[in-house]
Amino acid sequence: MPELPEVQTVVNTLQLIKNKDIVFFRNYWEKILFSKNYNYLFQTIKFKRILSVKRIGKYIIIKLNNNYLAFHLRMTGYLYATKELKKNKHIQCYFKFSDNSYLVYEDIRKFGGFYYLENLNIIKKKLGIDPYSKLFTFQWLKTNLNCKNRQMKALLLDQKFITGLGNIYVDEILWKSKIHPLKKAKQLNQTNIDNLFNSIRPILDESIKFHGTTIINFKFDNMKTGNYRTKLNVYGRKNEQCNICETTIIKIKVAGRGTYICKECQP
DNA sequence: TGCGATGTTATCAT
DNA sequence: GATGATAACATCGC
Repeated sequence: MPELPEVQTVVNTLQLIKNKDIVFFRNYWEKILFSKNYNYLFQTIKFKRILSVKRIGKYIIIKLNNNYLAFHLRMTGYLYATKELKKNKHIQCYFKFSDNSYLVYEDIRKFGGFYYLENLNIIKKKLGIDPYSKLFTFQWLKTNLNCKNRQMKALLLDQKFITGLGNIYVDEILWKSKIHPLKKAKQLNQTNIDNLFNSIRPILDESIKFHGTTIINFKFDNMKTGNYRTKLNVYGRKNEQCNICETTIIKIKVAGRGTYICKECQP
């Protein structure tokens, strides 16, 4: 579920684990550790202190002294801090702190997990520009769209291009920009690019304000859910009316993903 | 009951 | 490089 606004929401609520000391790590599912260095993890995790919690792309970066935990929630990951460990069959691992509180990772589909790293090179290598980066400008967007002969939907989903967007926000952004998802990047005109640039951050901003979008599973901070769902204009609104022109919204398949569009607004 | 779909990404084939 | 299929897994709805 989690795209940039959801990950940012989780990061915001996890600030309270700063300065806590890890005393114990327990895992229930081997593949939870992407970096596959369990021995090193078990040997060194004890007495690591949490220095900061930040977001890079859709990764939650927890900085420890001399190390990083880089979590990715994939489809159904749920990372939260809690005072008591409640039994749940979807708990994949947890960290216990010296004050007897916990950082717990649940994941229904078990696609998510984390890296235990000495630096963030392998994470950064996977990712393109962040929409909130100072380098993300209209000119950057224009230059990098002009040279790409890819479908807009596939391009915006590509984390190596712009990082943080996923299926929900790409559909919302393309709708607001009045761009058809199958349109090729290099074929966009000035107005298209203008609209696109002026849609991306405002949509993400607004969603972060509402704590992200919960369709089914997204949760943060002890079972809270995101409220941006009520603000969605196309995603999940098949057979409903477009909020601008009242045309019926249809669902098609683009880049292998369910895609919602208004045929009238997105020629 | 069975099948397709679900917010993600890595990998492999073409 | 781009594109498409597949796999990782559990659940839900038609």
